[in-house]
Amino acid sequence: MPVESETARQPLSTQRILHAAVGFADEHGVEALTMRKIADELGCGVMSLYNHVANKEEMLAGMVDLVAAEIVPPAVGGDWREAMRASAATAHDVLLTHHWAPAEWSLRMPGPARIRYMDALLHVLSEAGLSSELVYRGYHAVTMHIVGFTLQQIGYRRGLTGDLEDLAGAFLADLADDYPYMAAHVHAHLAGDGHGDEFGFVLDLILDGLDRANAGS
Amino acid sequence: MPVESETARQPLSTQRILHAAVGFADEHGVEALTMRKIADELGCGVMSLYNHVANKEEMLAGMVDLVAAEIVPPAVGGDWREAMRASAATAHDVLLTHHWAPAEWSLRMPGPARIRYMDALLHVLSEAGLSSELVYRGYHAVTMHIVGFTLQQIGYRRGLTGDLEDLAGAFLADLADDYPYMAAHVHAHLAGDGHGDEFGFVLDLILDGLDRANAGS
DNA sequence: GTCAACAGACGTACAGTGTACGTCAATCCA
DNA sequence: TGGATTGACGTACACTGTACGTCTGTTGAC
Repeated sequence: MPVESETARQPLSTQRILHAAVGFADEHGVEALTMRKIADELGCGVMSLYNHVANKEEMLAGMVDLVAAEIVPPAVGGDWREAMRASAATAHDVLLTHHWAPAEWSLRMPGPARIRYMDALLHVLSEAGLSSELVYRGYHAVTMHIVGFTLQQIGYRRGLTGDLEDLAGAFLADLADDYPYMAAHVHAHLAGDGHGDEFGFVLDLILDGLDRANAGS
Repeated sequence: MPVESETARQPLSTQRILHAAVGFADEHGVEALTMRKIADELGCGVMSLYNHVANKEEMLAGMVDLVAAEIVPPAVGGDWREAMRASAATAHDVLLTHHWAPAEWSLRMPGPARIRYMDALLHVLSEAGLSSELVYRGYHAVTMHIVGFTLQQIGYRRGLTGDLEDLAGAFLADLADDYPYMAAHVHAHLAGDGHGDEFGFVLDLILDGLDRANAGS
């Protein structure tokens, strides 16, 4: 009986592994991600993964690059600030859904998709008429803002698992006297003040600053 | 012989453990940090650590707060922008020397020292005459810049362990044709262009933007 | 001075991790 | 028809965090 091939087990591949791993990290966080768990998810043995992935570190790098590939790069040719804003917004969305990604992003060498994205950002800034120095600095400012701001947002959210009232209430009761400004800030967070695209607000601060610095020189 | 007490083994304490752990992470990175290695460094058994530290996670939180305690908070009363610049510069220095800290920073709830620092930042911004909304947003922008920018710098440095020429050379040879803007950017990095306090440049972009937004409203 | 209570250092043990290595079936090219 | 190659898999090992129990030095009450 050479049969017995139940549903013709589809073969493993780097892409299939990476997709499974990203899905798992989205759901359970990257600290719970284990080679064995990914193997279970794919219905294969652990060591089979190593035929397509050098090691866990490289797999994580591949996962980050898969996320980078989801980001829509900015369009070249039109209003450069609008293009940057639109692309940054998609990056923000993508990094928020893959909430484990920002922490990995900065600590790893960029993969192909991320390099493609970096090149697109630099392309737009270069075509914007900025001085080469401002392109260089503006690129760092914008990318820093995208991942840094998102990272901060995620950290804030993580602190708020469980009952929001309880946690903030206990905090305020304990520390409001000693740290009044901090307490007011927490209050503002809870009240949802200052909302309305905080991400975009800081981005505009940077983009407008670049524009002004360019005009002033 | 009740003697035999070589140099009267000094007792363990949370502070001693935290200092040893920070020193170890500074030297070998936080991914190499192990309870056993810290115990070895302190000349005690592994489980003795758990008399002073609940678990590894809490130890890492304590380490981050020890780093936060090193940062000089901004002075209240004088020129608020100058105060923020000065404090941000010390924060930048501290986070660069403890190169493992920025990645942990955002993902953890703040400890006492960090709360004290946050309160000081908010205090200065509040006294600066900014609207409460701008205090709220400006605080996020500044803190995001401090840890995000440093994180990016550290990631860039890490990619450059080993021969810098080799790595960048290979990269440029492979990708310069497909990604010319990226290649130019790497060239600028290698040439050291655009230096002269990039960190402060972006910070000023933010601070000036806040000032202008406040005046304009 | 004696003894009970306690705090803290330590060893052992266990479940879980990444992955090196060897085996073996299936597939492909001559 | 064969030999070579690929990829899936099991076993094994060093190493992780930490639960649990033990032992020892110190302290406080009488």
